[in-house]
Amino acid sequence: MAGPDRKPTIIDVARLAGASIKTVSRVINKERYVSPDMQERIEKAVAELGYQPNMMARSLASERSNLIGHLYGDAGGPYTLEIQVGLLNRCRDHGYHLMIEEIDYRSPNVEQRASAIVNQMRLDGVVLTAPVTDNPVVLRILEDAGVPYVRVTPQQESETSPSVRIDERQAAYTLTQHLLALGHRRIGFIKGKANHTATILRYTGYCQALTDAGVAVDPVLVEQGEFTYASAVPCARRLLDQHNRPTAIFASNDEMAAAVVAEAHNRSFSLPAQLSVVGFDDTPLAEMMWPPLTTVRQPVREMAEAAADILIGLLSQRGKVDWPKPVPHQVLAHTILLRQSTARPPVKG
Amino acid sequence: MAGPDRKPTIIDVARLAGASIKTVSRVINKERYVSPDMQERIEKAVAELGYQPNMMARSLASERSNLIGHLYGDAGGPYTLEIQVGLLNRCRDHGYHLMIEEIDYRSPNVEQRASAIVNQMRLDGVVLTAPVTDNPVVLRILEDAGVPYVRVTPQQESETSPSVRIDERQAAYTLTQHLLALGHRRIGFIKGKANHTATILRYTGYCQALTDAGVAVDPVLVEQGEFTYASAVPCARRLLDQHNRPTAIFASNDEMAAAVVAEAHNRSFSLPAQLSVVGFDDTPLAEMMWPPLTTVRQPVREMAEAAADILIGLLSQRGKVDWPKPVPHQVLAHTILLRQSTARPPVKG
DNA sequence: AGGGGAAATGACAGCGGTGCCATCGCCCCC
DNA sequence: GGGGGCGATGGCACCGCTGTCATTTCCCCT
Repeated sequence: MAGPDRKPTIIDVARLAGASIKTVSRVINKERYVSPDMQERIEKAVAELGYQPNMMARSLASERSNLIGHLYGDAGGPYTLEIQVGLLNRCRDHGYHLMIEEIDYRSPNVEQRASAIVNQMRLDGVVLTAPVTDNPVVLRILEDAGVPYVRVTPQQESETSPSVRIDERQAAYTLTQHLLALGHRRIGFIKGKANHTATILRYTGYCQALTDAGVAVDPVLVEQGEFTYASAVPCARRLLDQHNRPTAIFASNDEMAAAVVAEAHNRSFSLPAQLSVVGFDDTPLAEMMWPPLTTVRQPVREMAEAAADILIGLLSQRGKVDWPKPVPHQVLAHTILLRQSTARPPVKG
Repeated sequence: MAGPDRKPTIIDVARLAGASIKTVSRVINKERYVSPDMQERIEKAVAELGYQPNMMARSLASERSNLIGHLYGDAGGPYTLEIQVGLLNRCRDHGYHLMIEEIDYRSPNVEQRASAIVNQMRLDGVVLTAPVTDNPVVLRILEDAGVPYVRVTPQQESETSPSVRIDERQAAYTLTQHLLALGHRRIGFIKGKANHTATILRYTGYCQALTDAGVAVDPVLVEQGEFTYASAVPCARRLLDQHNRPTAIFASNDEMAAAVVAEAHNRSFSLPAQLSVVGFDDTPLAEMMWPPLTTVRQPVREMAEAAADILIGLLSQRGKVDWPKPVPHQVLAHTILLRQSTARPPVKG
């Protein structure tokens, strides 16, 4: 068996099938106007040669890369992974590939880096998650490049790009209400990282629930964390050290809630009898810790899938409309998960 | 301001700098043989136009995609994410981009899918993690395509591809020794998912440590889990239900250890006094649970970085040698982390 | 019978770079 | 003084595919 050993190209297929390159191209791209007979011959040739179209060549000629980028800031935790799984699910089904890029949003050359990613790779579309979602530099670059993008959990909805989110404020509100309903009045709060959208929204929900219930927001009960376990340890300590300490603590995510729980265990509190704790996100951790954590589940994967769907939908009608107006903004449903980390407050002694 | 509004190409740069396309190409690629004067002119033109080379065109012409793929099987947990962070760190520094693809290794069309990923995208190199690491179909496809790949934690080292791992067997051995040294004799074990390499190695280490200490491996104390919390709950239950129950349990990963801990809490055991528990991997969970878990830390991120380094090193000398012989196999150091989930067994009553 | 249009196919020029080879000036050295 | 070698530059084919337009055939309608 002699013959060329290199990968077969569209030319080889055309030759074998006795068709023109262009017609083969049509079959590959499932375009119309190919007779059943011809189609079959070409498909047979493709199979026989094991032909696989070269994406690079395809992209170059068609100006479509079939690449979707996921830009994110902090690699942190299960969240990012869930997002990726969701995106991947959709990409797979629609012939797109996922390219992931971390952007150090604090670095002075975000601009250069973001631009390089978007422009060099010729990404067809981009999904943004926190905290890049709200980075004006990145957004501008995307706008300038004319690359469609979808933002997951944006600070505020924009008229130029779609978004997907849950109502975080409402979720925090409800969760706080739950604590209030149990009878808690002194409810501690640990905030998340300063520049994240979620931080603000969750805190707002907490405040509003208190206010609506006629309970004043006591600044002594509010601590500033950074969404990490370590950052929350001192917060928990300070809260529990108080003479008139809170009977419940709302941590802005599960990880920080775990720190509170650990600190409570350290002091041999029995949970939830002596202290109620709630988190946010329903990370795997939440049900693996003891006691299982009351928290709110964000359908992260579904959000990513929704984002991908929007993006892919957009891309498929490229050239017709730039954006459907108004651009879609999806709000997905969250779920409050009542587990065993919350209970009525201890009776005053 | 008239002028073309589309993205500048190498031609525009050449024109502006008064050089040939080829010379611009040389500057972009940092090749030798360009005079300082010329170099400066071209760099200025590049800056002025905001020129960004088109990766697609570049790849097509040079047969190098600058793309590294990460193929994995189960999206599970922090492990995958850490791997990605490690890979990303290196890719960023060396001008590569990371493309992630999940492969459903159980599906009948793994072959087709893997082949599509590798061949269509023209990946320059690939990093494999469990359980794809040992999938013969995928390995063959990579070999056939002549794409260099590095395997993270392979079942066994191969002569055709480099690998990176820790000595899992040894780690499990040492961890078991730790329990033995504390005085435990009845040590339960929960195995991981059947087709993962780690499952076998960890179990082997456990068995060997017992045997070396003159303790027989009791099949009644060995349960089959799947690396998930849920899968380990019934295992934990069965182990703790036994009349002569184990005084310590070795779970093949932290998540399953968390299940054991939860089940113990459920029965109001005090830990570690009544039951010692150890895990494996040192996921974030390990130090967030209560009591903090004794486990072994795999330097996952570093492993990924090492894998990327090997791969990139290889790629940079493409065309010279196919593989350095013998191919590198790195074994990174693990760390046994003694935390508060282990203690001497309770004194017999 | 002739005109019009849809279906089916092909020819060919790029897309934006890189690889290979040719060219040119210049210095070194016998 | 002429051959040899190296630094510096440019010309051009080509990577593998798609977009555009032309062409051919065939069928329907007036």
